[in-house]
Amino acid sequence: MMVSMQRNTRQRTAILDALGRQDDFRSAQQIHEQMRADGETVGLATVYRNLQTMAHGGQVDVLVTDDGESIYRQCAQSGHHHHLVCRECGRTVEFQAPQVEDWARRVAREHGFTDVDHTMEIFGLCPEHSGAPSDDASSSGA
Amino acid sequence: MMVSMQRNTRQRTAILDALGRQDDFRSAQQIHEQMRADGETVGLATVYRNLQTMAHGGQVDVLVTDDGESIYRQCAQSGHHHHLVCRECGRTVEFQAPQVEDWARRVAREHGFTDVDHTMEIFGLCPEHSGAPSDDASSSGA
DNA sequence: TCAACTCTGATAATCACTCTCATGTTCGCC
DNA sequence: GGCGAACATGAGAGTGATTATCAGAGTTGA
Repeated sequence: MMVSMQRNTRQRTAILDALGRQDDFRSAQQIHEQMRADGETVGLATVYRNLQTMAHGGQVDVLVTDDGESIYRQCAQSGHHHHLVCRECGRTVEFQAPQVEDWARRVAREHGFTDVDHTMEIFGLCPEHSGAPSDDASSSGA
Repeated sequence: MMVSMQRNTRQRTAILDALGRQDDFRSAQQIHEQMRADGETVGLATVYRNLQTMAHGGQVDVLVTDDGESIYRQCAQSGHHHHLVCRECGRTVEFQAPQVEDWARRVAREHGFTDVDHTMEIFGLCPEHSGAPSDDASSSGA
């Protein structure tokens, strides 16, 4: 199968640059907005397209929020890892969890599941925002 | 705060009933479609509204798919638990993971995060669908 | 039965995201 | 440096899931 070559464009570079300057997960629209504010002229469709491509290629991480919005972040770790995200400010800590990987694999095997993949993210309040009463205190699991 | 009372309606009952008869995660639209097929006359908005209310009340579990769609399921376990879901047929196994809970709590504490919550779901191919080469069918059809 | 008060549902609206396709860029090649 | 084919861009239309509207129907306690 012939994989079409990926070209370097001003826009792609600008998006990577914008991602590099932020430390939290952002939606495509937020990233687009920020770029416009920074003087870049990039189309929204282009931002979506590139983020998607980068996510597919593993250059950026994607998370899907509770309301179905995709948020992106350029992570320091290139391999498989998880996130600890602040609900208030989006501040993110990356971490690895070999025990969890093992656990997931074992549970899957016990039930005869194969080709296993999993998601695990932790949400909470970072030190900066702990103690700040977040009016919405309903934390339903799952 | 005064919480308005929840009334029993034919529709609410029918939705719970429909949920009770299925074993996999389904989208609101799929559930609505199934109910119509079963002869129920229920509005789509009503299905959405009730599923949301039930999810908030913990009577049903919600998952958000990669493409941002919310899928619902009435789980056997009422407390906090996780899911092992087949990518092909949606077949779901519930399980508990105390070790993972502990791990999540510890990681959060190490970084000074409080009010911690987390998500963890495992996706794979159930015994029935293992081995079946799912080239293009990577989407959770159903 | 009656009068709240809630729930329903057809439809319009919203919102994130994708598609279209004419035009702009990139890059290997001379 | 210039060419050209193939890929990328972007403005706007389209899509699909979900939510808001709001008048009328259903439910409930008294």
